[in-house]
Amino acid sequence: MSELRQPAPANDRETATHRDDKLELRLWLRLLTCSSLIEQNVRGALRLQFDTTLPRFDLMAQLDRAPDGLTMSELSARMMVSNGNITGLADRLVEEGLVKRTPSQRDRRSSHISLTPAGKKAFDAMTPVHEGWVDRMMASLSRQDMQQLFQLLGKLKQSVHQNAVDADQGETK
Amino acid sequence: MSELRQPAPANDRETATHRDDKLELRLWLRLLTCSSLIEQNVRGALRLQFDTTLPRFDLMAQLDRAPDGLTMSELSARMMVSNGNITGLADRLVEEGLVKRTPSQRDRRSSHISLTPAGKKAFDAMTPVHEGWVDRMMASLSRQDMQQLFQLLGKLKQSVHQNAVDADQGETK
DNA sequence: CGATATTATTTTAAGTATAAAATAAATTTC
DNA sequence: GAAATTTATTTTATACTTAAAATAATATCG
Repeated sequence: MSELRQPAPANDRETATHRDDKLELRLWLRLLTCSSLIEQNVRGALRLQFDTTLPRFDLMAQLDRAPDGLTMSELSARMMVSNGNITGLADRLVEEGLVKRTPSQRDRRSSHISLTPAGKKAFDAMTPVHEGWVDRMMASLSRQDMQQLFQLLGKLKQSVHQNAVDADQGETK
Repeated sequence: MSELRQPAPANDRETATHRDDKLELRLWLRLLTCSSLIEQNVRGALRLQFDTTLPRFDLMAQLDRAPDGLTMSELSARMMVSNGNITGLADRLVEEGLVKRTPSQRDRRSSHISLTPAGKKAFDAMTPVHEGWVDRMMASLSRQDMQQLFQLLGKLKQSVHQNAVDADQGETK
């Protein structure tokens, strides 16, 4: 049917945006599109090649970077998901033997979560492949593009932090 | 306790990245951070001010931009979520009277989804406020930053489309 | 025409996610 | 040092999400 396959014409969120739409809105939609695109690719690849999921991988990645383990709250903050979410995720990973809980000595409310040897091994097998996927998806960008994009996203991140409309906003008293 | 509140030191995905980590990976993590940040702000604000959710709002926004309505498949493509997802979302919105299904004349498998008058009215009330949130979150970016960011994200989007490792990849035969 | 393939959507099962309430252990305050 | 507050986590209820299977209608092809 298709000898030379053209990249399918994108038919995403931006499809129906107009030139006169506000730049901020178009920027947000495009950002979301990029994020979703990458996320779905990684998700699918993780499932196919390693029979795991993005949240599981993400949690393990956080632990891999924290040699001493992390508490539930720290995981929640870094992964930017609710605390209740971490409970369930960690439960499943503990069940699979990839992660373990160590009750904290100083604070009986909390525990440190860390990778088991099996978890570390599993993660080490995945991470270079994962990096390859990401590299590949960005392969059409020049080094300079990436650096510039990284820097601009840094500005955006700061801007959102500063101007966010979250619960903490408002009266400083 | 806090007289002058400093923006909380971010403690997100990037917290534990190292200078020697690959640029591609750091870029992806920062992109995800920005996307999550904005998403959570919008989500929270939608709940507080309009007692609705981001997926509901997103679906209605797609319909608002498509005067003739959209099929389930089109919605699925534009929102970049699974088709099964749309079924449930649309069901709930129909239940709330914000959206209606019109069976297609030409194809008895499909139907066109569109906003009801009540849905249109509800959306029109939300959209300027929503735009305000987005504007505000990006307020620290200059016009030029935004344009540059928009353009670079365009390149990224194309790169992901071209180099993605999705099911469609591989043998053309 | 009739078998086969494709397309649109729904259903299913499991996992992921949230907000809010509950629990329990620290910390602060008086 | 006991009461009030804060903090860490879990539980609950509900919503969202996916992949895969099922259903049903259309399109294709011999």
